[in-house]
Amino acid sequence: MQKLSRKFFDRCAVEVAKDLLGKVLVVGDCSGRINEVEAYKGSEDPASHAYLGITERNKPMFGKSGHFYVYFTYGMYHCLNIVTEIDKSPSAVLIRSIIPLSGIDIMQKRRGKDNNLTNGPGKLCIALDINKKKHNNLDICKNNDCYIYDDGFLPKHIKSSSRIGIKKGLEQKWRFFYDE
DNA sequence: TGAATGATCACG
DNA sequence: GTGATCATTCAT
Repeated sequence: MQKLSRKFFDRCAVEVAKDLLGKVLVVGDCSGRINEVEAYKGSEDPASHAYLGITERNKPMFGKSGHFYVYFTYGMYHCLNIVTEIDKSPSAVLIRSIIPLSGIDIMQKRRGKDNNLTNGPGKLCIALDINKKKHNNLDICKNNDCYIYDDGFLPKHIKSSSRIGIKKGLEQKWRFFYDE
C-alpha cells in the first residue's frame, strides 16, 4: 500500500489525472477506487475556476499541490478536487466517480435509496460526507484520515473525452475514465 | 427537459 | 447590493 506523496501531485494536471485512475481514495471510514476524473488547468484553460485569477473560493488551487479543493455548486452539491502542479500554478483534478470499496454500509445510509452510491462528483461527496468546512484545503499528503494510495491496480484501457457540464474549453479532451 | 437551490462572481 | 451563472442530480 503506497500512499501517494507530494511528488506524485506535483506534475501537470493532465498527467496526474490519468495516473489517478485506479488509485484508492480514502476519506475516514470509507474508500473507493477512482474511475473517472477531469483535469482543470489555470490561465490556459477557460473552463477552470482559476482562469480569471485568485478569489476566495479558488484559493486552494493557487496553493501547494496534494491538497483537497472542495467547492459548493448548484446550491446543493459539493465537488472534490486534488490540487496539482508546482507552487502557484493553479491547476486541479476533479474526482468525478469512484467504485466503492469499504464503508459501503455507511455510504448507503448517507445516500439513501439510490444504488449508484458514488458515480458522480456530487454523489461521491455525499457518500464520503465531504464538505467545504471539513475538507477544503486539507493536505492529503500529511493526513491520516484522508489520503490516496496505490494498491497496484492498473486500468486496462484508459479513455478520454471532453469534460462534462462546461461550456468553454470543450476542445480539450481532459476527462479520463475506464470501464474495467 | 426542467426544477431544485444558494454560494460565488463581476460590476459598479 | 444585484443579477446571472453554475466542474449537478433527480424526477418528469
